[in-house]
Amino acid sequence: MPAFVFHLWRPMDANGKNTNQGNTAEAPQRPLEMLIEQRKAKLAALRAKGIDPFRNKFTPSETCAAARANYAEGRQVAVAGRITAHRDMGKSMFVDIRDQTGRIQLYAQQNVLGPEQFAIFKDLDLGDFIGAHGTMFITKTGEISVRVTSFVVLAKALRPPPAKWHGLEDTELRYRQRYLDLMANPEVLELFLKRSQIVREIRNFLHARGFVEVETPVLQPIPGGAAAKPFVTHHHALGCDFYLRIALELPLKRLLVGGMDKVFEIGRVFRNEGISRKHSPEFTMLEAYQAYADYETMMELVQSLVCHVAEKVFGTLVIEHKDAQGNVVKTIDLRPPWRRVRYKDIVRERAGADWFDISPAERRARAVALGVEIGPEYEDFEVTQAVFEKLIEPTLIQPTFVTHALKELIPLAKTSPDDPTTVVVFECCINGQEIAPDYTEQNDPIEQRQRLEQQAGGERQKLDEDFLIALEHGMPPAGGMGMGIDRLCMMFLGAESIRDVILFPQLKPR
RNA sequence: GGGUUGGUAGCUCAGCACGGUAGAGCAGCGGCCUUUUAAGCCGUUGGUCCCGGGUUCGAGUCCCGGCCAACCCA
Repeated sequence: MPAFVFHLWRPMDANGKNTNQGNTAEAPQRPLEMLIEQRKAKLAALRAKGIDPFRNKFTPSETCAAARANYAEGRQVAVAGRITAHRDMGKSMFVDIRDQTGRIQLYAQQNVLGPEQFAIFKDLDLGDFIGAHGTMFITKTGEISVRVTSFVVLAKALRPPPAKWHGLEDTELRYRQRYLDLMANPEVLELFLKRSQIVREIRNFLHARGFVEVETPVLQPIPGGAAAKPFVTHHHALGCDFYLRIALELPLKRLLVGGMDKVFEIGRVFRNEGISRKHSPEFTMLEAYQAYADYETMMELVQSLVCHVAEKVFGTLVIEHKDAQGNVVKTIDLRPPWRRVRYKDIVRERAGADWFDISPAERRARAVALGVEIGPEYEDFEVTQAVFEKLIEPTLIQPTFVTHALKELIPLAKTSPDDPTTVVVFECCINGQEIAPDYTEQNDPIEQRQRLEQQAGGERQKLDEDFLIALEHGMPPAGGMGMGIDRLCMMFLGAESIRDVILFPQLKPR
């Protein structure tokens, strides 16, 4: 948006006494500024009449939606909202106002309000907030309406809102000025209200199961719990650098050591990596840990949690995604039990029954033949993982637990007793995305130290010594689960891009 | 990081292949209209055509460079 508005306004506008009709000597040059100037003149005109255009308070008797839902002929109501449309009929006028719950039509008449008040009403602009008292009636076209008997201006809008019919479509403006998106596109507001409900139901579910919710530090001296590039920041008073957390895991495990047996956190994590349709540099994670449980328990937890949210928020376990025309383009059936399949088995299904019997060189060649790009530096397990990520994960639309991943992929999990090349983990895929990697947590401090040292390579200072000392004090066996809340929301809400479920997605600064 | 597409009025978009005075609808402003709802009718204001170079008598349009975004790929 243009940043050119700063140099114009003279003190004469600020005190509101000068109500000249627009032909100011130094009229603004730009059209947007002219629109703003017109609105400022209206604001000054209100003040000249002794009306405060920025009222402190108005007490509606109910929301717009409630007023419509509880219609009764002649019932007195007080409603408030933003003006989103107006239809001027001369000596009467219709306006639509909208609050968070919806819209309602107001009907103002000169012979009811009197000429003076009616003139003020007619001078209201799209985007202004008003509160109105009146009585309910139904117009002859069948619309529930409020016949205004009195009204107050609650806030004057100095800038014009986006077009009422087309809404705001420019994706860049929608992300950079989300408030405009929310006011112009009711379905966007609806989506974010749903997201809020999803998070609330996640909390309700976990609280009902006896989990304790905690908050752990975002600023960490050593980022751990995942393999990802961190953001660095600096603390001036302490004179040291901190990293923004890349996972919630390590502090939560310390709490298991300390005696919190069921614990979870919902929080923002930060990964300094590429941005895409599925990746945001900051995103919201849920992690939950349960002592004396294993990955089987966590599988049940994930399945029950997602089903709980589906039923509470959407009233169904069958989620449909629709296109702009309202046609169902994707159906996700969450009805349990969800499919379970071993990682190696699902790879064999797609890449050949002999996949794990052939040589690493042959695997590499076959992956390329299947159309998967393989970097020259890829380890053997990464070749297999590339096949999984490119060819299998995107096809897992229906909820699927992929269990027993290759050991090299997940250093913080326990080795499977029946196949030492794999670990006791599952990855929950829905909607073609991994939404929850979960496992039986490693609680052997000696093995954990070896794995972490291996992962850290030669860089000694990256080892989270305090975490390892905590484990040496003894951590109960535990199941752990992490869930990407943004991706879960994409699945529920049919969003194609993670930016569409994040209120203020990061864009390059203007 | 690479490719593709896009950036024109406050909003939504034409105009560009083939260079010749910058357009529409909505919003705004003025007028008419006391049950409209994308209200209607009459009139009207409004532009750094993303930025910077180049070609040309002349560039929104052609060429080069840059910025921002979306999508695809890495």
